[in-house]
Amino acid sequence: MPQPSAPRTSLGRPPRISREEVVAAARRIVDADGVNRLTMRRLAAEIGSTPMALYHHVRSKDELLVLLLDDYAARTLHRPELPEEPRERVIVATDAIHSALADCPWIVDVLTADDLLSTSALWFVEQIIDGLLACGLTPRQAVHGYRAIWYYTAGEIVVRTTAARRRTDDDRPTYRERVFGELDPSELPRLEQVADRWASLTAEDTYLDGLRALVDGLLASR
Amino acid sequence: MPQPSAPRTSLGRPPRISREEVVAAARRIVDADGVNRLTMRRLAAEIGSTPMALYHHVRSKDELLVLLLDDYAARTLHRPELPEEPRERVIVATDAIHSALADCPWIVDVLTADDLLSTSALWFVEQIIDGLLACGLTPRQAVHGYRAIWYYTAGEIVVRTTAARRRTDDDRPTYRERVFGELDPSELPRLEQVADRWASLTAEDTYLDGLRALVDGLLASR
DNA sequence: GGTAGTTTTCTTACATGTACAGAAACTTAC
DNA sequence: GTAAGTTTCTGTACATGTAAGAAAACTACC
Repeated sequence: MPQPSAPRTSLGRPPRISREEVVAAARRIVDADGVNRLTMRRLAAEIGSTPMALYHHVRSKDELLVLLLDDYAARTLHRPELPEEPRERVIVATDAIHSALADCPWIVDVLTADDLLSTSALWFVEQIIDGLLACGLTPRQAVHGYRAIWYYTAGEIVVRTTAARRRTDDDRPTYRERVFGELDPSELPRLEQVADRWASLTAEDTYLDGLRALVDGLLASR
Repeated sequence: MPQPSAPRTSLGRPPRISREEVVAAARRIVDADGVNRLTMRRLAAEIGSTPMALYHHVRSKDELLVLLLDDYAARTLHRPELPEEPRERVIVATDAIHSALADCPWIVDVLTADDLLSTSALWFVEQIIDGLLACGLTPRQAVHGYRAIWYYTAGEIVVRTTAARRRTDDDRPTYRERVFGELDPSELPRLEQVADRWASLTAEDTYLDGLRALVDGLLASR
């Protein structure tokens, strides 16, 4: 696969499948049976090919997942009305990305890939950086600010969804539960104090609160 | 493995290996050959056992990695001098955890596990929450604040190390590079404006700046 | 000692991602 | 036509995590 999706030169054996077909078939499998059922063999069967043939169109299963996320973002990430006020624009744009990603908790690993995802997400990045600039940050500060926002957002999704995943396929007491049961009040009085409320407090969705705090802090540092 | 590390009742076939031995052997392999060389078969060979025997002492390879991180934290996470001023105490305690984790970029997946890691990390959590309380937050706000700080910290490490990992085992242009090459200046003027500086700007380590901003924002919301 | 019960270990087997080696199906140059 | 070159596809093979169940090594009770 020296040149994936290269301009068709009509040289060599004509391809029977395309990268787009592969992604589309993968999407069908994921939609129908969940991401766990997506294997290279199943995917090959779905499009009537062999597992290794897929590797001429995607470099690895990981890349396939990135493409899937791309595809997902392109279909579901619609541009919302953004408020005029720049600070609020940053919040709303970020929250839109966060909501879209939180709705598709498969591919958690993928969104750790890099700072920006698909082309369709770029518009949101643009809005975030524009908002930060409009608030008076320098371009340098704005890019760093966007990074911080992305760290926070990606971290929230990754931590939250993997924690949830572990909870479902596991009945034994969590590590957290074990640890909190054996707290030494004299050494860790604050944790002891909140121990019984910990589970319910950390179950609350405070993403937006944290985001607002972060953006406030970023703007205050200008 | 109904009761891992249960109180030895001297009933049943006596174990030839212990969970501690398994973790210690795993550590030896990781230290010597890197985390990629850590396979269940290799680990079994290292302690003169069989792969499946390991599964009576750790539930899965994932859990083994969690235990490895635990072990790592217990050995390297030393309690630093913390400043008196509570806001700065939060910063320093968090930064200590972050530094320790950033130094051990294997097990990225692990640290997404849950909000707190090993018992040795609890002291830091205590300090963070105590600092937030001392700044005037309610217990509820303090726990939420700690969560936000953890999201940001975990996100920074996960995003940064997986991006680095991808860069090393991959020579082809990054997705980011491809995307930034084809920016439409009329639609995405801000990105166009910073495009050439993007790589160097995002390479800078701004973890502490972002952390300070986040903590500032959290405290301002009180 | 024998039988049952319990815990740990071993053997075998399978699903998965993917490396490697060619075969197949084309185009271009002669 | 044939040979060479290029791209795509196929078949085989391997390393890995781990499920399932049999076997082993012990204790407790008779």
